[in-house]
Amino acid sequence: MAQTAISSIKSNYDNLNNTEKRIADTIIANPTIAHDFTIQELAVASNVSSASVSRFVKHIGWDSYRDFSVALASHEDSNVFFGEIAETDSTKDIIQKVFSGATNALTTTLEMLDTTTFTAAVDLICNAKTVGLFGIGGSSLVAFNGYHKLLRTSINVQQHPDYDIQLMQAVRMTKQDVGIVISHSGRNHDTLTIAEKLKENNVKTIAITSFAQSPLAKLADISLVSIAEEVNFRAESMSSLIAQLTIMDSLFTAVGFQLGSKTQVVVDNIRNAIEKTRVSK
Amino acid sequence: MAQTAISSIKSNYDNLNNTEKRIADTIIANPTIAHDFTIQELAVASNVSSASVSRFVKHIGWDSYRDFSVALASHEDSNVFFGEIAETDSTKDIIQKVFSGATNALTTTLEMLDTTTFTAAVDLICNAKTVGLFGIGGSSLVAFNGYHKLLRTSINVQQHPDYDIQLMQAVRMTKQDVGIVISHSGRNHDTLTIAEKLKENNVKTIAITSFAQSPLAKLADISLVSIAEEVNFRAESMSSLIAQLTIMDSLFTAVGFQLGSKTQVVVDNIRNAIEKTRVSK
DNA sequence: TTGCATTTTGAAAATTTTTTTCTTAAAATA
DNA sequence: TATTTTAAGAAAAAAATTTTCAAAATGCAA
Repeated sequence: MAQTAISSIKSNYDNLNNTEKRIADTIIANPTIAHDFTIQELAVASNVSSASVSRFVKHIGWDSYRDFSVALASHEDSNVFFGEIAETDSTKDIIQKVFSGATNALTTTLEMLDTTTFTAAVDLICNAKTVGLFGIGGSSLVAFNGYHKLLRTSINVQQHPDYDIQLMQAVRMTKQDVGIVISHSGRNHDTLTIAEKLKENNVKTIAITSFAQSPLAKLADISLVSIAEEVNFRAESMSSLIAQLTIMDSLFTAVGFQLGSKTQVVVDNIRNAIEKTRVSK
Repeated sequence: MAQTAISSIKSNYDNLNNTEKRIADTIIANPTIAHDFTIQELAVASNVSSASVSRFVKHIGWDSYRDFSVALASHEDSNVFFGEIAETDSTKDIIQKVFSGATNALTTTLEMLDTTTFTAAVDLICNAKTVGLFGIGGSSLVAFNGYHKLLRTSINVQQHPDYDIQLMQAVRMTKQDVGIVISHSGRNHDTLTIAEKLKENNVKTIAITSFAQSPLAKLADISLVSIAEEVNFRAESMSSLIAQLTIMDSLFTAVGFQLGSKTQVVVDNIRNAIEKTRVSK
């Protein structure tokens, strides 16, 4: 993915030596400084020479200090208003925080999404005889949304909100099929039961979950991870729901493009059908 | 940083002389250039000397060219990669575009959301005897999500995916109740029928729709508008769905805070119930 | 129109900032 | 212990930015 300044530091952090870590720490501790600071000021703040800073930015993948500091500036602004919602927050503050939480989830998820893994998932779906979508509770929204999207392709797709029916569908699937299993926590008992049934039948499984280390992620052939810092005052994370929906939509869009014109015909037919339900004025 | 780089140019534009206007035009025509360009490159691109550019940035209120170009970068859309998805796009490009589309929808919707209107909606919900959520097709997702959220408050809430049942619920509501009606287009025939029934019974209605001028928005007492530039290859806009979900979540969060501790007890109870469905390992 | 004053703007000089080279010291290896 | 390698700052070089200066253009009054 397009590296951001901060992520370029974090992903290289282990390869940095002490001097470079000092610079990295200074920047991470206060990301806004580096766009205000010249290379010399940053060097002084980090207790190193400006030569080391110059070498540092090149080491982590930028062309020049100027490039780096501009990159740092371009990503800084968006999450200023991010964090726990407090008792004292005004309505406006609450709206702001909910929206930045969602934006943040999207940004972080995108950064962490591995294209190779994603492409493998797309291929799996394109070559499936039938695709089954499984999700319970809040995750059923994501499953339902995926169902809605996949209906517009030429792919056969199954989804039902009811757990018992999902379980039966899972049991009936074969190794030519693909199951997409969604769970925020990745450790919901019922969802795991479905994933295990799929596994038993050698159905290829794609997990969409918020935790890369969850039982579901470990069970699945491919797992796509949504990442969101949770915000106060909610049992399930809305932000990760947003991230998961967007993963699902990317998946559908990529599948649609891979299948090409075959899909476009279906989309057009459906669009016409929907258009008829709308009033003109 | 009250002024953004672009607005500092626009607000000073009339006071600029020809040379400065040439520079201003170059930047406005392509705001991304100035963070890539050195002062000299910008000078060449604008057909002026670098001295003039240096004077220009000071004239419009910045300390140095460096300051200015960083300011330009920080305001610049992180959605450089936004727009129609093309046949030639790689999988990585598609992911990027879908995610930026969603981010963009959130940003724009937040910008346009009027706090006063929003607060009025929150008050309405807090004082309602019962809240009904209505949405069909893709919008039923938003309704269902809202239902999920409101269940965690002490408010009475009704929602059903089936249109006929929604209609019956609408008919039975009274003027002490509030109906939240969701429709992307704001002109779905069935959704409008529900909104009209609500109106007939003097039920207060809140519309969540993508179009401020749609019949639904005009019919409703309060309308909350989600805004998203549509991206190719989809019948319904996923981006506006994301925006609507986030509006709904903001609504729930604000309502939850307004109701205060009464809600927290319900949330805790539900959280415990959910926790029990999870496996420990 | 002419002459004088003011403004504008680029060239060049001065300054500041960044990058590279060079050198020394420390660490690793033989 | 000797040699090689690595690391990091000092200093030099290069690049970028700002200021100064002078020529040209413009405005204004007589």
